[in-house]
Amino acid sequence: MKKDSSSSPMVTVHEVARVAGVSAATVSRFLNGTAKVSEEKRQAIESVIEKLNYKPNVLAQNLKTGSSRTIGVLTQSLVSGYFADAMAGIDEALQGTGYAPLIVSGHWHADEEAERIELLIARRVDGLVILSGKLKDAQILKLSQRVPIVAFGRDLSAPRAYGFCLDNYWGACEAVGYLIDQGHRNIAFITGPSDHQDALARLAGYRDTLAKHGIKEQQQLIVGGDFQESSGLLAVERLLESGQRFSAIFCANDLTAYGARLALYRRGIRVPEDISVIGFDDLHSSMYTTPPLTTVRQPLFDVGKCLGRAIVKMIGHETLDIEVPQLNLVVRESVKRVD
Amino acid sequence: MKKDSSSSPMVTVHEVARVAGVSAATVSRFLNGTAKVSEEKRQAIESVIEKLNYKPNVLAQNLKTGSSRTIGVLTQSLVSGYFADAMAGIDEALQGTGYAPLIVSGHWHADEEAERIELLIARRVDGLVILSGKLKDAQILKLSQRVPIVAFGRDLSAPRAYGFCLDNYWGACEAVGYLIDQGHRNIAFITGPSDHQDALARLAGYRDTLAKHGIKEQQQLIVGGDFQESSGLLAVERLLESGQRFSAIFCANDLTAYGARLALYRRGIRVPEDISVIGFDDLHSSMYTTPPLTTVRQPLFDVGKCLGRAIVKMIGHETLDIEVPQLNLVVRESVKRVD
DNA sequence: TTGAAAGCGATACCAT
DNA sequence: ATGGTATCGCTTTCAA
Repeated sequence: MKKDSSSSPMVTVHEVARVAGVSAATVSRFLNGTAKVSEEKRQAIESVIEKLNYKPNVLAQNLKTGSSRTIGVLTQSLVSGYFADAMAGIDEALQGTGYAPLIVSGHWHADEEAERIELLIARRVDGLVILSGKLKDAQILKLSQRVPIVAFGRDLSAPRAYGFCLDNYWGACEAVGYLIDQGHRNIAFITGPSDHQDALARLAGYRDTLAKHGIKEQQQLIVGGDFQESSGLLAVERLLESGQRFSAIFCANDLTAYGARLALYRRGIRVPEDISVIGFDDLHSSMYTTPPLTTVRQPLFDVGKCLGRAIVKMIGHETLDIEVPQLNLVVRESVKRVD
Repeated sequence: MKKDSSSSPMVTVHEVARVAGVSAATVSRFLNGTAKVSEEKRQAIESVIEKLNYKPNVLAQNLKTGSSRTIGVLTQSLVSGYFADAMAGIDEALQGTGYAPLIVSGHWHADEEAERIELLIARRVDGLVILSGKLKDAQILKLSQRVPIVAFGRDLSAPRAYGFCLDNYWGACEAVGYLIDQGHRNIAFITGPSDHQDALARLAGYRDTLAKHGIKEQQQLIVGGDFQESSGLLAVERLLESGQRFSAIFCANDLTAYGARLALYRRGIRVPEDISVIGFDDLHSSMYTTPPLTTVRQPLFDVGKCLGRAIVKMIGHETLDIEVPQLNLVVRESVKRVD
């Protein structure tokens, strides 16, 4: 093995032990508080550690303990504000626990996710946090035999696999309910990907809320999107071309709303004077769109904190006392009351 | 030591060797291609590995080789679209190299940065990528004695520390030059933090370009900001209250431009009909603001790829053939020609 | 080409 | 309370 190429000559427990006149075991015990060490030796060890500037070799600890003190985090995108919030939450939860996050992205592709997870497991992560994705629950359950898992965007409750969702259905009901409260009757909906659980829940919320208020659903007012801005833009163009009347658009997420808003702008249609727009997610930037976007807030940072804390507890065999964060409607300026 | 708690009984090189009827050394050699292995044994080993589903223990490899095959990445924010792009680039560059990124955030705070870096070094990262931040070049140079470093946002060129900047001065000149081309003479500037290198360069570019075109700089048209949306909003309000005339605003970054745009919107001032706005960065969302933002693009993803490739080469003692990505003006719809 | 054996640096068991 | 020693799983001399 190559010696450390840096300047300091790599001091080990044995070296510390030798200089302090004790055994390596004692040094280790002192370091980990595994057993009592006499005051006398404690001081000796402490001062030698100080003098030699000793730092335990994490790699050796890892091998010996069989743990890397690392949490694998599987996200779906490194550049999405949505996931970024959750990762920040995880990061915060992990601070001071001795665990560091190892982040990989699956890009919404089951095969890639599986591959990245194998990589994470090969690196001996002590736990796994999975943010959404396309893996089957069954796969995750299976994976959880090899490593404890906490997931977001799926309901799981096995010994070593726990997962929760936010109530997207409820959120969509709130959004549409609010629109109806404001006097809207002809409400368009731009959907998310049809294979996306949350997108489906939002669609269902839209439909049910309409029905609940005795408003007949109009097939032409529901147009397909994919959670990206471009699809919102396209959708509005189609909506406009269809000649259907509508006074409000519920967008399956904020990104879609941005695109929709731009399409409206291009046609000289004012928001909210002519048409109201409501989104879902509450990305940071939604506070600064023109007009600021009324939307359903997903507390992703809190979700991340929850997940981070949960995986640490699961690893420590503590009981998970999860309090699932709640969605809530944030009213800004993109919806106008009509009569 | 606890044995692996999962189902599979943890197969080692020795196990493979025993079953294949060879020595552990040979198995290792085969795995790493360190030396020639006879065809016969190669096959035997291969099939045993397959049958036993053997996976090398990375932790043991790490200890033995003294390397964690990990790259530490110090960012300043986990939720910034700006840094996220760079991290995605790094991630892409690292794919297939066997290195995984360990990401930490310094939150623009020198002490925190230093602390996080110590953490990274304690975890025996093989290299470090530093994204901006407030550390002194001297500190980085010193750190580079312990671990090779590649940095963005500073000019460095030591054996084990390389860093580059994008030409923010040039970018600002482009932006202001464009505004002047479009007939603007009274151009306001909302600055970035005064202790931020890039912000200063952009200010200098603004000033020099004005001067170059014989336009007298008006002190009241330069107002302080901090790269956040809220500061753009505030700045515009101050600008408006000052009673100064101006037909365009150059914002030190896109976030600031978002805030500025909202302030204008609130006052019923149209963009670009009444006032033109230009930003800096070209965040993803700038394509979908209303109107889409004209701005100076920072190719952060490419920067990230550059950095990722560079650190890998530096670790492998290869020569770094960096081609620093270029800024460029992207013209959209937030600037109008005036006469 | 191949094998035996010596570590890498820390931890933990077993004595004392 | 403390020390000796085996061990974690792999890589890599050194000999053959």
